[in-house]
Amino acid sequence: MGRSGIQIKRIENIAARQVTFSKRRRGLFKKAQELSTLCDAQIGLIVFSSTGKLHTFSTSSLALFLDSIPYRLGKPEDCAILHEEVAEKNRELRHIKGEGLEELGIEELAKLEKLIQRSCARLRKIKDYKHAKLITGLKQKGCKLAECNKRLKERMTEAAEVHTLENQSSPLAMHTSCFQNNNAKLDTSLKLAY
Amino acid sequence: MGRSGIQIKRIENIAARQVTFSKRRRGLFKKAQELSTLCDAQIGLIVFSSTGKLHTFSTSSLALFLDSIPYRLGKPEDCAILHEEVAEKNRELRHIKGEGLEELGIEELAKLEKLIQRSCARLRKIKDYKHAKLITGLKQKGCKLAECNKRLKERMTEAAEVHTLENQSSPLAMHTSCFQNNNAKLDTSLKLAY
DNA sequence: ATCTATTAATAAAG
DNA sequence: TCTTTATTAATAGAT
Repeated sequence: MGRSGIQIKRIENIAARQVTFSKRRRGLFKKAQELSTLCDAQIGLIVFSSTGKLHTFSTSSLALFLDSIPYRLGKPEDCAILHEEVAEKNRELRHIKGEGLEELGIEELAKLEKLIQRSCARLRKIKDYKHAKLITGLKQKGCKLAECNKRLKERMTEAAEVHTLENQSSPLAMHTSCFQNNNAKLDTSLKLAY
Repeated sequence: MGRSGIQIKRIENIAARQVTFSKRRRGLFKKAQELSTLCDAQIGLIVFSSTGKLHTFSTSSLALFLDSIPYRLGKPEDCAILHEEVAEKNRELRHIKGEGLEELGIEELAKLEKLIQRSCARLRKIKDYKHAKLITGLKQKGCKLAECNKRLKERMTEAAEVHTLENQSSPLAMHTSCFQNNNAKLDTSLKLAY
């Protein structure tokens, strides 16, 4: 990037190197932040400048780990970090589910309530949408079934007529009307229980 | 970058998230490499994908350090389990906060709604309790202040009478009534704005 | 720091 | 996952 495509090799001029360092370090940290946000990734980033200054970036689950670098360049126990993250999530969930609210202040409660209500509204919208879709689908199915029934009924009637012609007697007239009765009872406009 | 300037927020679509992850991870590692080369910086970079896969980049002086991470974080299996747990908690939180609800079925939505409403009810109860407590406290304070004022007023009246007796002249009568007026304006029953 | 001309990164689509 | 392409973002150089 920039006006002249530069070669990636050590910048000899110290001032220029420092300028580039601060610009590119910022860029790198931004990219790291974006990656973690976009892709839900956990990132730890350590940068020592050529003057030996330390810069770090990290997402929560790796924060403790990076923060402790100066002290522990060689100790073998660290699942604790992830355990801590799980614990933190659990705390958040507990509050959001209405447990342990006593320990919160009024302002925190108000914030939480807003969050929950917003969530509730969104949920209802989506539920309504899904219900509506389901209803539409069921109605269409119902229509198809009704049509199908109608066609079947017609065919039956035809068959009955043929039969009547063939037998020259009429007890089938009753059968036909009976069939129609049953059919009328069949409600094809489906209903949903709420 | 790219055809549409995207917002930096969690990508919900899993496939898209993975694609973006691999592209941006590469980009980030390249930037890290360039920074280290151009500016002679020492860099250590750890990236856990949302599926718990570990990627690292490091310059030589930090290589040993980063190479030791898999051991420090415990056995890979264990870590995978914890990562999965964190991911699950995140999913739950997301849903409870009203994000990514599209992926849930109607029954799950109904369950979630119940949960949220129960939580909301509990929250309101506690909020009301806290408000009531605050109100009681404030009222008590108000009463004490009112009493205090009353006592002060009495003392002032006494003092004024003594003064009157001492001076045998009466411009102070006005002062006293003035004082009473001011006092009447002081509303000691405190109010809370909601 | 701030400003732009340029290049590099990358989102979307294949 | 790889490529291609249209666009946006990063940044080199200058002030």
